Amino acid sequence: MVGNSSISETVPASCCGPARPRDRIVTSARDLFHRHGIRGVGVEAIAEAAGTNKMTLYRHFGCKDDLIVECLQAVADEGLAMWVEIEAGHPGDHRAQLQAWVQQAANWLSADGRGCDLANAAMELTEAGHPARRLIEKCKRAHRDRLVDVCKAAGITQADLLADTLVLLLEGARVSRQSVGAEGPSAKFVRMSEAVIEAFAERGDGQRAATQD
Amino acid sequence: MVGNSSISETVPASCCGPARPRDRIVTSARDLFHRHGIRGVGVEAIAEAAGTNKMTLYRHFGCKDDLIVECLQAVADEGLAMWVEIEAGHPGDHRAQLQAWVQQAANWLSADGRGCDLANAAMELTEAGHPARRLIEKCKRAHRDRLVDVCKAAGITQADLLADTLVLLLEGARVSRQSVGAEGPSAKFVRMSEAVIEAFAERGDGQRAATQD
DNA sequence: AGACCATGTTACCGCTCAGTAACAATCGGG
DNA sequence: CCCGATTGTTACTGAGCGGTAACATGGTCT
Repeated sequence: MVGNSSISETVPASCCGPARPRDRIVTSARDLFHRHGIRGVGVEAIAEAAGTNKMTLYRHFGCKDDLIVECLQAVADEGLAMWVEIEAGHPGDHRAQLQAWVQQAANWLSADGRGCDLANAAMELTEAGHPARRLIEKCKRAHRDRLVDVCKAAGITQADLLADTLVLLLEGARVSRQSVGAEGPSAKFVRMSEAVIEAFAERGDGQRAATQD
Repeated sequence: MVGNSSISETVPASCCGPARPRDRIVTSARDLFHRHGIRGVGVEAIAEAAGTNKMTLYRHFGCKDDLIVECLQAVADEGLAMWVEIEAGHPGDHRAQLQAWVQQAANWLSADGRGCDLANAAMELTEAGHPARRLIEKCKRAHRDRLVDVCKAAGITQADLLADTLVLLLEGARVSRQSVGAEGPSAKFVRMSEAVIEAFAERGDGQRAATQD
C-alpha cells in the first residue's frame, strides 16, 4: 500500500493552480492507480497527490468506486480519441490506419511496463457486479469492433479473425511486459503484427493481390 | 477484501484430514489468491479456509510475502510438470507436442476467467524488489524458452518468433477473457495458434514442405 | 509415564483503510 | 460589501489488516 508520506507528487505544487480540484483528483488518481494498482492506493494518498484533501474528494465522488469508474471512463475516452486521431491522420487509407494502430500500440508498450489500466482493473476488481466491469467490457468490445471495421474497410476478408489476433497480441504484449520486461516477447510485437496483417492481406485481398504497401 | 465470514471453504471439513496444515494452507491460499487476487485476501481468511488458524500459518510462513512466493512456486512447478506430461505424451513428435501445448493452453482458458496467477501477481505486486517478481520473471522466461526448444525441434526455422507469438497470443487470451469474457477474441485462440504454427512450418520447414499433419 | 513438538485458542498490538462530522477560510458574483 | 458556494482543516469512527504473545491441547516417541 502506498503510504501517505513520500508519495511522488502527481501535481507538483508549481502547476496545481488552473484545474479545479475535481479534475486534479481524477488526474492524480489515474496516475496512482496506474502505477500502484487500484487496491494499492488509498483515497488519502490520492487527495494529497492532487493537492487537496479527503473531504473535498468525497464531496465530488461519493465513494472510491465512483472515482474508479470516473478514472476508467477517462481511459476509455482517450481510447476513442486515439481512433479519431488515427482516422484524421490517414483519411481514407485504411491500411495505413491499421499500421498507425500498430504504431500507437507500440507507443503504449514503450511508455511503461504497467499494462492497460482497463485490463488491470478487470484483474483487480474481482467483485462480481462491480460497476467498473461493465464499463471495461464495453470499452474493450468497442475497441475490438472498431479494429474490425478498419480491417474490413482495408479489404481484408477475415477481418474478424485479424482484429481478434491483433487484440490478443497487444493484450498479451502488455501483460508480458509486466512479467519479463521490455526485452521479452513483447519486443517483437510490431514485427508480429505487421506480419499477421500482411498474411491476412495476401490471403484475402481482392484488389491488391500482389502489391504490399 | 474477502471477509472472514461466508468464505466458500477450500477444504470442506469432510476432507481436511490427510494433508498437513502447511499443505492445506498453500492449497487454500492458491485458490483464494487466484479467485480474489493477492491483495484481496487476508491471512485470516486463508487460515480459516484451510481449516486452521492464523498462528499456525505464521509458524510455517514468516510473513504473507513468504506464503505468496510459495504459492507462486507451486504454480511454476505445475508449469514444469505440464512440459513433462506433454513430452511423455508425444515422445519424439515435436510437432504433436506443439499441438498439445495449444490444447493445454485452451484448457487453461476454459478453466475459468481469472487468467494466469503469475501474470496476475506481476500486476498486483507493484513493489519494485518484491521477492515474487524474480520468480515470476524466471518462470515466464523458462516457459518461453521451453516453447522455443520445441519449435526448434519441430524443425521451424524462426522458432524464436513463433514461440514469442504463441506466448503473446496465450497471455493476451487469458487477460482478454477477464475483460470481455469467453466469447471475446480469446475464443479463437486455438484457431489462431494453429494457423500461426502452420504458417511458420510452411515457411521454414525443410523436410516436410507439403505435408501438414 | 514423561518429554517434546505441532497445533489450537484467545487476545492483543499498531497501523491503515474508507468514510463522516463540524467548523473555519476563501473566493467569486450580485 | 455581503452572501453563498466551494474548499480546507482537524478529528473522529468502525472495521480490517499483518503480525505477535501466552497459554492450552493433543499426539508421538522413548
